[in-house]
Amino acid sequence: MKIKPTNSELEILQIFWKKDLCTVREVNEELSKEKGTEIGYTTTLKLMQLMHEKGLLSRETGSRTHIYKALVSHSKTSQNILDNLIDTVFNGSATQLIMQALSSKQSSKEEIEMIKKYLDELDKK
Amino acid sequence: MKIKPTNSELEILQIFWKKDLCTVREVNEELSKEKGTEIGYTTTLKLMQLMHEKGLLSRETGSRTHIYKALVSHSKTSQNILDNLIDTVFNGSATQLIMQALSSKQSSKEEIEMIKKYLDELDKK
DNA sequence: ATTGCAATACGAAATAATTCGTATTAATAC
DNA sequence: GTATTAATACGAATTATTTCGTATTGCAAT
Repeated sequence: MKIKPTNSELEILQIFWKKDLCTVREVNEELSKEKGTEIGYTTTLKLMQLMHEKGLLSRETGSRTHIYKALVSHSKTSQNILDNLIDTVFNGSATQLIMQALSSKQSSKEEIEMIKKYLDELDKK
Repeated sequence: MKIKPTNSELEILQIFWKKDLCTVREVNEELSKEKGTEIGYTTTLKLMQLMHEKGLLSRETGSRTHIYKALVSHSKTSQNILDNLIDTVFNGSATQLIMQALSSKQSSKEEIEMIKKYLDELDKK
């Protein structure tokens, strides 16, 4: 089973990865804030209902106001996206992707150090 | 100007990044081969025409059989995709993306070495 | 010249993704 | 208990993407 959220779905998942439990209204407000423009409440509602049907979100219907929760983790999801990207754009080479990512955003010294440490860890295994 | 090719467009660009100049037929055959299933010739044709209109491909119409060429580079395009991904999924942190990419695909020792070298280069500047 | 093949142009169907309006219903406040 | 508010359900319009069929035309072989 491969998870392939659409763009809008990703935007919503983002919010859950920061907040865990959300109502439709909360998500809608957060979305509007981030996009800078007002989004129809029912637009968000519909999206979240679809995501629930697809198994991306769980839903607690005990009270009138439903509470949603992400059923897919950030790491699993982003890994899938990366795998797909590596496959379709970087010729199957994660290394290529990494070097490309490094080349643009000039990372700070601290970040580079952090990555180096991480690589050393990997090396040991 | 931001380049945001659709999925199908990316698949086609892939081919150009390996081959530079292509006819519709060549692209169609390559696509079919990679997907494992036969794709209608006119499907590919239409896509390439649209890509031409959008400025993703140039077209040489001197002879009856048109010759196409990518107008967007692999590095520019993949950079855009990565930037977007970093923004929407990795909270703006390239480092986070890189570490995630490292964590899954266990890279070979050679690859890790290559990345380390690359980091050292960056460090010097 | 005529036929047949292979190419392009173009419209439009099929599918997927996004957005929103209206109806209904539950909870709350008076 | 009635009115108001805020929530869900659901259908459907809109937009974007993908796919393909048909018409037309140029070229080459006969």
